[in-house]
Amino acid sequence: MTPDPISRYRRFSRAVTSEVGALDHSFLGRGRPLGAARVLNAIGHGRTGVAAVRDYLGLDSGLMSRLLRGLEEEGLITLAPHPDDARARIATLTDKGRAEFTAYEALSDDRAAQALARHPHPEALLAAMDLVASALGRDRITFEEVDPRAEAARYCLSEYYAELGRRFATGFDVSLSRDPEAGDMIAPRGAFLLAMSDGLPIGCVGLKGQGGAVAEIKRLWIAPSARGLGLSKRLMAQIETRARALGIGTLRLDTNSALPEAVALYRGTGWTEIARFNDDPYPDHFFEKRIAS
Amino acid sequence: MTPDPISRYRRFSRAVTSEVGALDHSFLGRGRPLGAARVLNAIGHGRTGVAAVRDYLGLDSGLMSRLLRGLEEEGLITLAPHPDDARARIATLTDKGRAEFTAYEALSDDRAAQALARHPHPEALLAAMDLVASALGRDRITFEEVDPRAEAARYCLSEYYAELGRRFATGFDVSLSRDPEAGDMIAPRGAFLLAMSDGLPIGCVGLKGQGGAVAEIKRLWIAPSARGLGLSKRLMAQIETRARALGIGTLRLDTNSALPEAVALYRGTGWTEIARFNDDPYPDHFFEKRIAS
DNA sequence: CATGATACCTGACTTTTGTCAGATACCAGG
DNA sequence: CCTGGTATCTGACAAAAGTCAGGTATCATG
Repeated sequence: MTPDPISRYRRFSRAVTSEVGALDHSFLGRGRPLGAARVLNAIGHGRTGVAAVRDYLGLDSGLMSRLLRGLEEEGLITLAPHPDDARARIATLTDKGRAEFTAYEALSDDRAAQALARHPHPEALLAAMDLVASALGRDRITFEEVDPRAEAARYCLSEYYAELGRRFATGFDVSLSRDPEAGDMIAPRGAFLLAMSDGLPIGCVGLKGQGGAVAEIKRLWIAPSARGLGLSKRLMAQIETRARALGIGTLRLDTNSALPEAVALYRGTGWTEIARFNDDPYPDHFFEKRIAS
Repeated sequence: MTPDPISRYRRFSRAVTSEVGALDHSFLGRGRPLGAARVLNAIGHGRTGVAAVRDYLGLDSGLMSRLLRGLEEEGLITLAPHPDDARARIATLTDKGRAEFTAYEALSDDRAAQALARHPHPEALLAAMDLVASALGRDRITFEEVDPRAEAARYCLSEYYAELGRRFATGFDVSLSRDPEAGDMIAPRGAFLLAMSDGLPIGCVGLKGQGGAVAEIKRLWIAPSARGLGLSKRLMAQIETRARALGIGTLRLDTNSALPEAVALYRGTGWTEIARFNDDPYPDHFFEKRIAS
């Protein structure tokens, strides 16, 4: 009786196909074939290596080569050998190329702004889009090591704090917690990892070290739209690898029973519960894991 | 600090572009160019008129003609003149064509099923997809007059009853309400309209007549994912036009203050409140509108 | 410094898609 | 039956995209 899941998915797929088609079509308006426009955009978005672009767009190397030459002849990009490997080449936008890239970006941005403006509840629409994007983009999630003071990291942290505030009966005040100094979460003492999905941060985790063989996992957070996809396990695996590379043999962490999914995660991935090892007012569970290789 | 709406929209767009691209690519696996596959699918989905397909896919008439001939030569379709207009032609799938169409459908269905199966909360993902599809597909919404006993109509009605049950403090029992006989909502006495978005019903409204110049509007319902898009106004405008065509001069309806958006809609679109005109236990507001042209 | 692997380029295609100016057959209305 | 309009087809192109077998540097390694 009710539309079945497959039909609903496919309705979504049709709606979205026509949206994608319309955007592609609008790209044609700048007098350049779609292939060339796509390459220019990939370069503008920081995919400067020829191989990276080719891989991203799924192009044959011959075609790619010609498209690049076309853009070069138009004066939009310059190609220079990669400093570390003279076989490879990296593309850079010229001023003219940057202007053209910006124009393409404006086309996309306008479309987005219009779609959002026409909707009565943009925030609801965006939340739905985040969820869909996380679900469809799960295979393209990448991990980046960043400075915890960088903007994307600060965004994750502030969402993390806000969530603790909602989850803890007492609320959450960072200043009462043992907030690590940024330097403790930067190599060589520690690390801070972001999970990025199509350019947006959707999760983070910190490794707080003091130079010794023991370090602490802090600030594990997954965006609500990306929960249930196994991302926390992947983030933890990444940070463990990173910790091992930094010469750390034992990891510790503290958490709170108001975060049952976190407690379950640690119990299920080789962590053993240990006695309290700090006097932070918030945590009530403490874990340890040996990771020496 | 937080990712801005445009970035979020564009992340969604990227995620979805690659999904669409992957599906297109999988279509190539059946040894037929994408254009031909798309035409075959459009025909399989009931777009049998050549002009309808051309319009839907945005193809040039020359290209369309050649693609059709290709499919005909492959033995997948037959082309016959339209019975009412021998200039136009209608395409029909042969058995072989139907088999091929089914194979394409299976590719799409499998992809959908896989994406849903990999997600921890398929229902949440689908709800998000419904919302997005309604938002992006609002320009493609069509209206269809159907038998109120047809499956899509029954789906809308059951959702409508379920919603009344949630909204009314007393719950809602259809059998206590003045449930119109199906014949009252079928021409020439009345009508039943569905709003369809990319093949799925997302709203309905009934016109219940007894053959006289007065008829009643019943069962106005909009799917949650499509609310706020002005669809109720469009549905009402459609049913008024239909009523006028059936020779009806005055419309009446009853509603309940537990449905404030409905009451506001009627107040804002030319309806005047009148005295109770039936003894149905649920309604507490009654409206009338003259529509004679 | 030979050797195989790698990153990209070139040339020579084919296929697919898009475009456009007629041509053909048919329809609707006087 | 003429006339203007409509639906589709045809032919002749052109542009875009994709393919593939070499070719040229360059790298990493023993």
